[in-house]
Amino acid sequence: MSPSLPSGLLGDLDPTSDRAVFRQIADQLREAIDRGRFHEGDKLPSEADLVEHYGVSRMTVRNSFSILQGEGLVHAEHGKGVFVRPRPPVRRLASDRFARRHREQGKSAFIVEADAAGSHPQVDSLEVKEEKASPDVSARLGSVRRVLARRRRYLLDGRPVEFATSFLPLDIARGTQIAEPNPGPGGIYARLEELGHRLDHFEEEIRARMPSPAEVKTLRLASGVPVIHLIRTAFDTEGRAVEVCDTVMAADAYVLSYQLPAT
Amino acid sequence: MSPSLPSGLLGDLDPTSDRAVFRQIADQLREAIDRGRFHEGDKLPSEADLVEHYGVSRMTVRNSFSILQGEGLVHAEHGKGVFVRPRPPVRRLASDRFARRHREQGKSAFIVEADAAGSHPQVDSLEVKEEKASPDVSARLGSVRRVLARRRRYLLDGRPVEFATSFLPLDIARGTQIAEPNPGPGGIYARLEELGHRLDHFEEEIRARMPSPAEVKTLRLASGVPVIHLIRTAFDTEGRAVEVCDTVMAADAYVLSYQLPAT
DNA sequence: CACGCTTACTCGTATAGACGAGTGGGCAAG
DNA sequence: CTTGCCCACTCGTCTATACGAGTAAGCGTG
Repeated sequence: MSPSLPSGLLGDLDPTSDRAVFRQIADQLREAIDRGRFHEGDKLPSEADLVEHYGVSRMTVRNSFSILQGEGLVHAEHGKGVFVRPRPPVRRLASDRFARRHREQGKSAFIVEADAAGSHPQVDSLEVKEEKASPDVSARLGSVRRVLARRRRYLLDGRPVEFATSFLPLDIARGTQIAEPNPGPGGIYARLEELGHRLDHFEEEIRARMPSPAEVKTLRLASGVPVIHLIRTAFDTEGRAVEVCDTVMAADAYVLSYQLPAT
Repeated sequence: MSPSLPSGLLGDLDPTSDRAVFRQIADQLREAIDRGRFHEGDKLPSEADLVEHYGVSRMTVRNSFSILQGEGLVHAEHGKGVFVRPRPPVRRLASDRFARRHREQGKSAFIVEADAAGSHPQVDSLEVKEEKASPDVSARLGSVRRVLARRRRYLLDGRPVEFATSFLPLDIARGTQIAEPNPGPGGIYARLEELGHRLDHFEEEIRARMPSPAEVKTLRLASGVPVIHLIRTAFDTEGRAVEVCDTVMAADAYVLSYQLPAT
């Protein structure tokens, strides 16, 4: 016998309301969470508990949970229960993160930053290969047909948070250390500058959307978590686009921060 | 009698697969959409059609639709059908949109920009009042207790796309034109500079998340559409934070664009 | 003590049916 | 022709039931 629900924790239904029952239940759960009656990671009452408490059928309760899941408030674990989704630590990305002074010896910015924050960083799924440029990438790089693609996935404390691909024109990158799995100290931007492409500025485009099924898989996203899609183009002092970096981030793990002159 | 489904449009179920039936159906619909068999705004087969085609119960079909809805791919209209969600025109926000040279005479940046793009802009729900600063706003403005809040909602072609609130310290804004519904030509930034607060730089923080029920309502968001939450702080040349602007945008209506020096 | 089984509880998937409500076309009455 | 009603079709909500499968704790056996 599961302990009956503490009375007063959740209210009753209003049969006169024209708000659907499953919405009312979702409202009450949401409010209880917002008011701190349930904390991050807490287990919500089980489906059976709520069926009994409200006197509705199980599908109605499940329907309520699915609303909250869509809002990213809770997540269900098979065999365990439904839990208030904990907010993971966020990674702040500052707009000056690619400034020359931040290019570290050997380690990537991601590793250095995560170490400093006390988390355990990893990079995996590293893949470097030549391929046909997508129409979008080709347009951004100035009508190149084929590109060097560098793919990698970033994890914090075992959790995947970001999947990124850099695209570079073959005439720049082929045969250089950029085409190696390890691009060397300072990363590919340091190599680009050594190759005579002094970096002038970056352009970043930011979108947010729900993830594709493939993105859900690679980033192990809970339902109700959007992704931030960032496309950065690096320009050298000649005005040439020398790299396009396409990044998909778990939105609950990031805050982007930009500093802009008022000019 | 509804026309039977064109054969070949959707495949069959794989009973040997351990992928759930409703996921298989969602997969097939998603693929059909991706391949362009259904275009933006097209009506998908009705629930009854799919029940017949796949030989499953209606709840199973509805389950499939709810997956696609969560992904923001489709939306249901009561009494009409389920449709492929059209991608609305996006508004590009450039990082220099607050440069002095862009301060127009009289009209707000939003209006000017939208007019130029050929869409019909509106601003409503304008509300200007003094209130208690939230802890977050207070911290950003340097421990002020009360603030002037300017709220407004922006619409493009009748569709709400953004809801923004500016917070200003009372000692700066009280009694000035900033406290009036119409802040005058060039907006509140022009007024701030006239009041001796020459703007030095902005800081913008960007998050993405699923909307709260209140945000769904004010922005009339379809399910499966996240919001972009942008918090901008304006600093004057003395280093003082003179305004915090909290903006919630429908993510499917925006692309943010930043230009960064490589330093 | 250690291992494996049982059992109770959890959510996941699927069925079948009922009624409600929004939409739009067709048809009949005026 | 116009108006208004009806009806067919659509999705929305809710019930009741069944079985499957993951989890964890208890219990008995070796």
